[in-house]
Amino acid sequence: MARARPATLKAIADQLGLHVSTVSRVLNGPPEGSERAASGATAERIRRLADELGYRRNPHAKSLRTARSDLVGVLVPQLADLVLALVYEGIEEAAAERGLSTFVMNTRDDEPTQRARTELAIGRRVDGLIFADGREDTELLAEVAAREVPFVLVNRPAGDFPVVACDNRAGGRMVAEHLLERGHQRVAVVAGPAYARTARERTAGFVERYREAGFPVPEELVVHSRFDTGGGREATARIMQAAGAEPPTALFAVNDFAAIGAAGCAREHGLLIGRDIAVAGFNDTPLAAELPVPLTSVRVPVHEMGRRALGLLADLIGGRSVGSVHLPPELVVRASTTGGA
Amino acid sequence: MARARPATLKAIADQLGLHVSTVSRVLNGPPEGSERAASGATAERIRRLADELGYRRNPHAKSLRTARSDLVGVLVPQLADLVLALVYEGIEEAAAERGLSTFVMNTRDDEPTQRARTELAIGRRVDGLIFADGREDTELLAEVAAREVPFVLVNRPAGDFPVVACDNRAGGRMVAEHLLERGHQRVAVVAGPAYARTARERTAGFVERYREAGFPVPEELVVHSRFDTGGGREATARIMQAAGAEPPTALFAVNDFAAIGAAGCAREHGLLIGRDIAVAGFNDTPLAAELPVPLTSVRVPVHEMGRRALGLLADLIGGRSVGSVHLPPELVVRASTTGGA
DNA sequence: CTCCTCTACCCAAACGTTTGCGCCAAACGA
DNA sequence: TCGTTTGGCGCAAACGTTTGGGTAGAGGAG
Repeated sequence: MARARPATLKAIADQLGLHVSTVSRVLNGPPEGSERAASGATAERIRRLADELGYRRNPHAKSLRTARSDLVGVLVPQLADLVLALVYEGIEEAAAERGLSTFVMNTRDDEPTQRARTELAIGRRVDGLIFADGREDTELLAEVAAREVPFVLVNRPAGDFPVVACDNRAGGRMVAEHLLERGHQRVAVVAGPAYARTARERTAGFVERYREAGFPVPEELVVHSRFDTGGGREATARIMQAAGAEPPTALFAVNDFAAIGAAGCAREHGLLIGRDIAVAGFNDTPLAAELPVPLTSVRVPVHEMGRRALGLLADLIGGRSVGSVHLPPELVVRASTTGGA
Repeated sequence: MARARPATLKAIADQLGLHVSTVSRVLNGPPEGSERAASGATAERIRRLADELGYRRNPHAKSLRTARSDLVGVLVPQLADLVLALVYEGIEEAAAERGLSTFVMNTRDDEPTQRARTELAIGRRVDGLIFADGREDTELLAEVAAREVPFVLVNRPAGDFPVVACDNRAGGRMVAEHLLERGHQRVAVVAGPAYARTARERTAGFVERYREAGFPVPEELVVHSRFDTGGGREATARIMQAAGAEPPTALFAVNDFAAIGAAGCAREHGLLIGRDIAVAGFNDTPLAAELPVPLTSVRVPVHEMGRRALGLLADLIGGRSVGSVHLPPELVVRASTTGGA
């Protein structure tokens, strides 16, 4: 029933007639000092016995002693959101390479939950935190900063805290540019939630480019929404109603799921995606390419963003100072904006 | 720079002129013995100071002392797979309710990675493991069992180990039943990977029901595939080729992503989904309902499965013996199998 | 032979808890 | 009045590491 207690340094030391500190230095000590720790022969004996006994250093003892947990907490709105799952995969991969462990928690973009989860992570003595759910409308991050817990943001910027994100404004502009080239002059935006800077910046870039081109997007055709398909659908319904007799010829949704919802709604209005109305999304979810009418979208290097975020955090934990990173997005044109050609 | 050291039991004890053991019993001791630990007044003083100082028990010290980490490791093939993400959300939710922490790792359904991740988790001294990537073709689970590390499986059964899954065979039968009612006699199956029992059981249930009905599914129309859209697409291409002049009138794919790929392939063969050919999936991914032709699928209580899996593991860790749990699936009929009506 | 420098180790404290045991005083029973 | 209980705590060991400081002995320089 009771699992056999794992081998300890002491067990190895006793069996070899050595002191535990010697064994510790050989097995877990820094590689630089390893020659000075013990003679080659002794080191060899230690290593041999260690793996014969299946020695694994006890992380609790290690962390207790060193006050470093090698743990980083990751807060995401929803792991079931593909984008976040991919970001997290990047984080986890990079963490594993550095011998760090990560644990992820859902916050549902809800402040009390964010607070509770942050508290929980700090309670577990994480060395640092990565927030993928930064919000503009809360003091939480400032408070965490005041407590001197190292953290970085990923995907969604907020405040002036270090962040790894894609250049959302540029992405929005790229979509606008593409739609302008295709001749669309009356367009609408499914703009996502107001609290998410990602959504705000994508919208801003898009609207800005259209304004520059001389076709300002009417305010009532820029409507906020949730990030899911239902949100896209509802927002589009509102857009169609606001537009009345002159429906837009193109829709830009600030993420793919909203775009799918938007397309669904447009279809119900009797419009053929890609011919009667162009639809573009954002994030280039793997799904985008697989839809019956493949979706034009902006590819965001989500995996890489996760990796870089962890790198940044590691630097921060290591006491180095860091700046934000902005990765370039890339437009992927598909039939949903060219189907009528 | 250096974070202020968090308050410890000793700090509280000293400040109150008490002994650390007394403080420990009041703050962290079992609720049953709390009256015997200190007088009401003392307990009150302790609690007040504790939260004034923001005391949080040091988990490393606690775990070192008690040899319990309150940690469970979760291995999934791919967190970016929606189904797994939802299962994990259920696990995490249930874990949080019990004061446990979880951490997930991707194994990409690849045995060396599974081994490495398992080793890593055990190295972190988890109290137990949850495998969402059980395979029939490896000894890994048996080895873990031999090491007396408590674990349960979720979603995919394997061997005779305790598992929380849905009744996949029944699910397969339900789809068959539905297609039979709609008059389909020549059908094909996109059967998923051979190593996944989920896929095998869904296929088996489906094929079995068709055999009973007197329309055995020809072997060459049951083809293995990966779980993603590309896999579904390729498998369907092979099916179409094998079927030649008499293409099936219905396709059953053992998961939604494969079904989407299958539908894409069928469409390219000039078939209209729901009218010329029926397509059914499995899992009822949120997406299924949002497709242009909404997908008939089998709803699986994934969140609940995650919750129950954690419950089972907790029992196991607590020394209670446990049995497997099978939750009932539910058929959700949509236009992809009724569009022609 | 003395002094010094390495090499190859050992020593012991500390990290923050938990927990079986023990002790003192007050309350209680007879 | 004299045990005997019991409420309210303190004591100390232990969990497995890390790490700054030793120290004994070998070898070399002078």
